[in-house]
Amino acid sequence: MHNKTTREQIVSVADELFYRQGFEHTSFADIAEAVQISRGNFYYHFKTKDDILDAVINQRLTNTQNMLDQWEMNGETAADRIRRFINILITNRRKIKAHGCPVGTLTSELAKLSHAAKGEANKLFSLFRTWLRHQFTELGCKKDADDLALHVLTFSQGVATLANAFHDEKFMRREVKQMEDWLDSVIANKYKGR
Amino acid sequence: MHNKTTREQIVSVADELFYRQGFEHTSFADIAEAVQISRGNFYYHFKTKDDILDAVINQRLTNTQNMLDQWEMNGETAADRIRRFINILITNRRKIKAHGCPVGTLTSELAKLSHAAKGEANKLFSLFRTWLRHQFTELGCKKDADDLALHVLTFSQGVATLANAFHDEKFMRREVKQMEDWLDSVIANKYKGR
DNA sequence: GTCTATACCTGGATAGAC
DNA sequence: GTCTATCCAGGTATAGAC
Repeated sequence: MHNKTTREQIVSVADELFYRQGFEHTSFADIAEAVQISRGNFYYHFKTKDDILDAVINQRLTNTQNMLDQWEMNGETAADRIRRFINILITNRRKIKAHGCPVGTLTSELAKLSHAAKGEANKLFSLFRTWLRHQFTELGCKKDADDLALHVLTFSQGVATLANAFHDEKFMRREVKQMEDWLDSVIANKYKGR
Repeated sequence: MHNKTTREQIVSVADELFYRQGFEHTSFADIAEAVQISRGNFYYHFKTKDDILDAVINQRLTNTQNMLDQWEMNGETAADRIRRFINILITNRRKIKAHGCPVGTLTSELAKLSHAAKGEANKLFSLFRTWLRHQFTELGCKKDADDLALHVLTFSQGVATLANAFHDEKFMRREVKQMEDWLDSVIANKYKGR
């Protein structure tokens, strides 16, 4: 059961390396070494490097959707689920300090490369945006649910970028705490006709 | 007076291209074409590509410092100066939508490349951080001036990243407005023993 | 499906003429 | 200070044997 196909291994390793080193900076040689296959063998599984990128993005989309679906079924309140999202920053703090946010850094890089797959990568953002909007709607913030969703994403992107620059865990915890307080105030205010 | 030396032209063009295309993705050929010189001519002015990067970062450090010094002398209040910083997002909205924040995207890229110049690029962040801390101290928020400075940077990085992903100007204006309101509340609260 | 060998190109860097 | 010519490493991609 734990035996992945070669193709799956390539995608999984490429996913990790693209995150840690960036897409352009990761060569076939890097991936081949990590998967322990020869360079030539790639082209049986993928025609081009861009095809690998597409596969990586699709895998991330699937995994993210699954995670969000999972959270949806956990019997928590919408507020708890949003808190859970905010706390990804704490859960993944080591990776984020080392490599930033996987979504934000990928879309930024693809934007600079004017890469065709930028739109696909953006769907990762949209996935979170839609899910968060849904949570805020459920919370009763119907009218500006999308604005609030974007606000949460803004916050998490900002924290990830600065955490990566300064490697400061205290900063991360402080900001997350503030964001939780903000969320509480949003919930409190909705009863006063937000 | 408007005649720049070749070296200055190289740095200035490289600065722009590194911002728009990323450091790694920008080749000597790109710069040479823009400056209208031959590739070989580079090496009279710079020994390596990394040397160009250093020069670009130093130029940005100088320009940024000059800008902040300028703001400092304009006879405004500290609150006005912080507002001015926040509003860079509006002033530079077109570039930010197209290419993100020049500081954030450069440090992210250099982090992924494990590039030696990452520390230098981080100084750009530190410049803003120190300056903002100074403004908040002047405002009377002595104790947590640095936290507040980082909070403002976090906000601006988050907005820049999402603006680049979604190309949404309304979103930018909304977030900037919120940040200004937040700043007002910080100023109001400091009298109640912050 | 996986390998080796290799073609081809781009990009950074050097040498030397002018 | 600027040019042309050239070298070399590394990266993507292909061909074809096993």
